[in-house]
Amino acid sequence: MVLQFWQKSFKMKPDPDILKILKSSEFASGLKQEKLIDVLTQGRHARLESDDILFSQGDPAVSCHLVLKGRLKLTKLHEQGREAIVRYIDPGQLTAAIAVFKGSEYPVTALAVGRTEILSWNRKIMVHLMFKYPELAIKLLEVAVTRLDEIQTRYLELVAEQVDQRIARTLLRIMKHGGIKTSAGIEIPFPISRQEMADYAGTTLFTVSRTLSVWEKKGWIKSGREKITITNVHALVLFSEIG
Amino acid sequence: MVLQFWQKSFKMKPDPDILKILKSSEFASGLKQEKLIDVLTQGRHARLESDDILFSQGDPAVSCHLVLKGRLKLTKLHEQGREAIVRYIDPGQLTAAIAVFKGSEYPVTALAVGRTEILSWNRKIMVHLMFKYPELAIKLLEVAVTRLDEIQTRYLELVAEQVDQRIARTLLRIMKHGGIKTSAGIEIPFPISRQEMADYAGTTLFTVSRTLSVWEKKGWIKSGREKITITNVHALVLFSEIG
DNA sequence: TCCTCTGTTTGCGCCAACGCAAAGACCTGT
DNA sequence: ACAGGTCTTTGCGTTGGCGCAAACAGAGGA
Repeated sequence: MVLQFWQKSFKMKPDPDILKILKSSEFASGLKQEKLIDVLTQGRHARLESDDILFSQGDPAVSCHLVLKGRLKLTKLHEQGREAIVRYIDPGQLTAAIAVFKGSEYPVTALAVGRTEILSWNRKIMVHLMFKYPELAIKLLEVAVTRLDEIQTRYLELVAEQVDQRIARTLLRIMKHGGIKTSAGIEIPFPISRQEMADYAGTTLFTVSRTLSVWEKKGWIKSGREKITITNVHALVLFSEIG
Repeated sequence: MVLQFWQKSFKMKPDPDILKILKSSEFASGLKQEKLIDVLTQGRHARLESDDILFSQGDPAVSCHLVLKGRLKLTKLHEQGREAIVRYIDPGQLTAAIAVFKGSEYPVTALAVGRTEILSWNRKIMVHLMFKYPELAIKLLEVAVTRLDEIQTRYLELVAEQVDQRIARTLLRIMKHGGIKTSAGIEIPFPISRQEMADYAGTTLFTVSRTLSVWEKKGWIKSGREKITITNVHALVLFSEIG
């Protein structure tokens, strides 16, 4: 059924991965097939190269976006230089719901991690669709509330936990988002630097490096240049919870 | 017009303060009068004494709430003891939109600061209303997105700024929420302890105390037991921005 | 008025985490 | 194979902010 959307929309062979993503995404669930297709058909498809910037913090927020393939990294910049990674947006996930509201600005910057495909709706279309299908608005609300819960949890972690515990959580989060199982353990399939880990965990590149070194000696992980494989998930999980 | 709701709903003399709040609230704006009244009429009115707990972190989320009078303090507890103040909910503001989604739990605890009046809707009613008035769902989405932006900003501050700068921001935030102008400066009209300030700023009672002492010597504030008056807003604002 | 309870201040010691610098590892293009 | 760039590691010194303890100060009740 979603196939219909694909054919109508792109007039090319559907990518089976994307079809699967769409069907199981946070976005699609709760919308009846025909409605979903209507919604999807009105989105604009786009491809991004790695490191392309989809939108920048402070830009007028005009469109919200659904990731079909690849990944978006959302970062927020502080005047005093420091940058924080707010979250990654994985395939099937939606971002920038703020674009629905007139006069708003993107509060973060979105950058493609690897080649990325997205579907975008501008405000007018999205508002129209939400009036047509209230369940769509409710779905967006659900997404926003989920994001809210996540960041509140991380806020609390930042306040309550030690760096190494937070680094463990960060690593596990990245793993959950995109990790793939290999014979050696669970591997992060996209390049991630110490600096990025630091920006995600709210610490510095040095501290991350030191911490990962220790874990490598303990045999919990194997790491190289912008590459991490978790070899003892259990130990890491335990550590992330108990500290 | 909102008066109609009041009379129908409570069969008593409307509180002019509450009427004013309702009309100018984030919640009411964007809803046509008749629709607003319909929505309000279906809420359940309740009064809370100071320190009453409206809901607790982990409880099944059954209702969302609009504050009419008083204030709610939302806190989130970490297993390892520490507590963070997530935000205050002021008159006219809505909270716990999460209750709209089946099977979810409150991610925070809500406690009344002073005598507080609220209007509550359970899930079934709220979902029904959102289908009836899609603009209501969109309004809730706007609220959620606003909250999201706020906490992301505070998250970044926590990562990027020094304690005293964060304490300044905290003080200013509390001031903006409920501060009242007096001859001596702007006063926080509800009791707030050093511990609470610390939980809000993500630090400890001691650090807050030391910092406030310094500012008092500088003449920026005057403070007593659970009481703060800001006498030099400008200096504080500057400090909160530059550090 | 005094006593108690709860919140606040301040001195002191400490350490987790930062910041810098310099060396090392790895990757890419020529 | 080498050069130049980028990312990572590690040692070392520094320090912001924490934690404890003890003294202090209002506020309310008996």
